[in-house]
Amino acid sequence: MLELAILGLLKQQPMHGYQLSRELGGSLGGFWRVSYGSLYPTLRRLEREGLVARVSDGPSGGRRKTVYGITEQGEVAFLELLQETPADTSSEDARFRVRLAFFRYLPPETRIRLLERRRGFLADRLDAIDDSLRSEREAADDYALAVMEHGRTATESDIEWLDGLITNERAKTERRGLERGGARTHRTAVLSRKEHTS
Amino acid sequence: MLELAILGLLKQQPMHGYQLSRELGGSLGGFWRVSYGSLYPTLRRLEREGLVARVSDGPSGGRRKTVYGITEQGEVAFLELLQETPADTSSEDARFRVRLAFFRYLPPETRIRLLERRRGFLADRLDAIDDSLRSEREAADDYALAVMEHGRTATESDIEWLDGLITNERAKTERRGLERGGARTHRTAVLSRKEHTS
DNA sequence: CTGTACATATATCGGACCGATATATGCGGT
DNA sequence: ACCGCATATATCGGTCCGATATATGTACAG
Repeated sequence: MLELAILGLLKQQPMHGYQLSRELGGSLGGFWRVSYGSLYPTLRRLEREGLVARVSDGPSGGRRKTVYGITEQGEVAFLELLQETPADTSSEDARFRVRLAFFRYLPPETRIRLLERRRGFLADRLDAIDDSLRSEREAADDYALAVMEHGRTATESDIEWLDGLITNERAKTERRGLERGGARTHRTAVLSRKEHTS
Repeated sequence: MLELAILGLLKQQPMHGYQLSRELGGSLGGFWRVSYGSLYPTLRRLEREGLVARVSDGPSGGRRKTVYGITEQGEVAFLELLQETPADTSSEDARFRVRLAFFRYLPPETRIRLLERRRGFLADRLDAIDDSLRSEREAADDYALAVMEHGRTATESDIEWLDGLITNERAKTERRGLERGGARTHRTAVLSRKEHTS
């Protein structure tokens, strides 16, 4: 996730570590505050791997400031990271937010594909919550129940939000099609439970 | 967080590791799937620290099954963990869900205090998002903007949900007061930005 | 009865990211 | 001249993760 965020920001313009942390704090402020304990080691690792490169060092005397820029290799890796489904589902929500923030770098079809994959993920979560609600409705106390029910509501409204984004993206694609003179129609199944893995 | 969850579940009844993982998967299913790589080492650590104790081991031959129960010490630690504000703000949302699921073990006043602390946390997040929106409204593209705006909406609706829980809890407290013959009124400030740390 | 697929149960591994903290330098105010 | 704060980089121990290994019980098809 951090790797994706770093490459995405450096793609816009070269920066040093501290600057990266402020940029991230800005756009994802309330949701993800990157730790220096992750940032600087990761930057060095990315340099070692050739995905970023030093653009300028600070002066030999006085305050140092290591500015990094993205490399050709880094650009490739960035686009891969942007599309991949990572193993770590624990911080999947945060990861999706980061991915979405860089969606402008993806072609419309890929955007729709990723939005639908996310929709499938949330649909699965909704089913899992419903299963729990069915089986534990009686046993659970007020607060444990409130947790589940709020989770359900929040997930549902997230799905609706995603549907809006998908509709919007399709509309844009459609318009682009018309402008080119073609009146092609689109048939793309909206994935539901368990289908998004196929 | 895991420590809190384990102690809370063992407080209800003794269990072995695998059983704990299923229980957790049930109530917080879509949001937190505990990893064995955390669970078993943590169980052993808690045993070492005397917060849990083996209730029964499996047979010497055949399949083993190590059932743990909570100790007196563990009960104390549990109530502390339930109320403490941990350093880790990164997974604060998940942590609050876990805490809330065990709210029945706290007295009403403490519940209200924790709900208001959470409210303050979310109010701060909302302010952070608003700051970002103000300063980056122009620069940001559609999707980066959508991330922030959706974050804002979701945070707002979380706050409203919390307000409902707080109102509810106060009403219950009030009723209890009346039943005891006293008609005491409550004056408790709802914390807003930056005040929750004081 | 025998295979065999699946749930149960415990354990270990490397890795990602965290918060706290240390250590400097530059800068605005007093 | 001094202080406090933002800037800038670095390292530490710790939590939790997913993948994987290794068994045992159990249901069920051939």
